[in-house]
Amino acid sequence: MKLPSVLSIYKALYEIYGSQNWWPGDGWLEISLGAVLTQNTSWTNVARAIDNLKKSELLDLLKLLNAKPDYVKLLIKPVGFFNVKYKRLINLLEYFKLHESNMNRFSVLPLTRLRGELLEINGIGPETADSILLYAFNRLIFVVDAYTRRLFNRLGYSWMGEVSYKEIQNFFMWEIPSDVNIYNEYHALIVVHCKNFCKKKPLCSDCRISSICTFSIQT
DNA sequence: AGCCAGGACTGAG
DNA sequence: CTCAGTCATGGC
Repeated sequence: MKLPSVLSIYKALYEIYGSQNWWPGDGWLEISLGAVLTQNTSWTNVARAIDNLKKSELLDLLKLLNAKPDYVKLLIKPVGFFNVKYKRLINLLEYFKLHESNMNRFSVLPLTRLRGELLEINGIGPETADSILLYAFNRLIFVVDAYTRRLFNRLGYSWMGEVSYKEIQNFFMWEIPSDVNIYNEYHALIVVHCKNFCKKKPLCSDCRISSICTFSIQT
């Protein structure tokens, strides 16, 4: 049986859920902070933390860097892991501070270089780096996450459970047209879909793309 | 009452 | 090099 193509799955999801207009948040700073805070954490908790920072008027590069650590930790407490995440936020902010007078660089420098810089920061892994590049700076890089693996696993791409992040990313970027908007929407659609229908059930019995799921293999 | 969430790092072997 | 353990809160 032939697997549904990566692009046909995108079209099916888009047909059902429509445009998502991600990232939920405004501006490169807020988006980048959210990318770190959401590591292995539900977005509702992240939204609280960001709201706390916003109300305290700390959604600002220098203000956040200069705020008292214990105070910031208190504000981001809802996300869990707040000690390590505080440190990760600071590491990232220090990096941005180095380039604060030339933020345009994030829109023009080669992608591989920027990605390398981000990955050198302690606490910034592949998914967080790519989320920042795609959603904060509109760069052409596809974001892979646990949902992506799980959904495509169930749709028959069983090899995705065993290969590296980069291999999956390369695969998607080969299959999808080089369009930032599509990369943006596709990842968002995968997350939105999986939150609703692809959680614990072995198969998507009541899944809204069940016409596609007829191809799926039990995991 | 557990289990899981839009990961990433560390230390042991 | 791989991989289990760790970080920790809120929702269901």
